[in-house]
Amino acid sequence: MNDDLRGLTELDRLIHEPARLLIVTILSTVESADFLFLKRETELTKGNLSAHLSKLENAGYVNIEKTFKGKLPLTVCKLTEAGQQAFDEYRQQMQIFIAQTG
Amino acid sequence: MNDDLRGLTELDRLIHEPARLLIVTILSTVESADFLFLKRETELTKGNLSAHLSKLENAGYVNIEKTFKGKLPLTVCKLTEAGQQAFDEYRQQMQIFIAQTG
DNA sequence: GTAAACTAGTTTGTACTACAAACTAGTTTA
DNA sequence: TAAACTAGTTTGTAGTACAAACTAGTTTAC
Repeated sequence: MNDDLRGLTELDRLIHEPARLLIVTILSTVESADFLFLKRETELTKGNLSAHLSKLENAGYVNIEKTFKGKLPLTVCKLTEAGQQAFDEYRQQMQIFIAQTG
Repeated sequence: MNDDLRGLTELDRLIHEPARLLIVTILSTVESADFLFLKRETELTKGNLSAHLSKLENAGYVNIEKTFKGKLPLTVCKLTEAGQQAFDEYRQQMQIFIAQTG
């Protein structure tokens, strides 16, 4: 078989998960985004979003900084270099998939 | 946000799973394929392949016919109309993702 | 001034899932 | 007739996504 396709089984599952793919895609287009912005954009529940962000943080794909906006907590998320690279790689593999099945 | 991207969270998980995406991709290029052919091509273990095929069968995406090749059992798999359609839809959504993040 | 409602999250519990190992059932070879 | 092989299925385990419940503080209403 086409070896390009077998690469599908090696997709980065951290990025592949739809919710996280959406989060990372959003983060790749902005300098940074706070928790509530991501919640609004993704339409994920708070718990779910929090869990996904933690995973991305543990993987070193996202940097999370906790500060305050006035007196309210504010969580600011940024895609790291590694995160951007993982995302780019994922896109490339998907592009190959699309091209091969065209 | 871009509504096209939010569609990522509605990806057909049955197809999205890398192992099954590979299986379905292979099946979309051939008239039919037997179990061992799929095993060789995907490099999945027998148990894993069997489980994925059952899921695809239950979803109505793949038709599985059990016959014999001489005296040995032979399992022949075919993508159904619904399976082909689900695969096409998945490809389209991924194409949108690629295009939007270009 | 204190109860109720809100902001901004985290932790917990549940149901599902992928995967490999163990098993089934028959066939061929030594 | 035992060992090894073919062609799968079932089972057990570890990991996962998700929502609900919880934490901790802030603002508003009475």
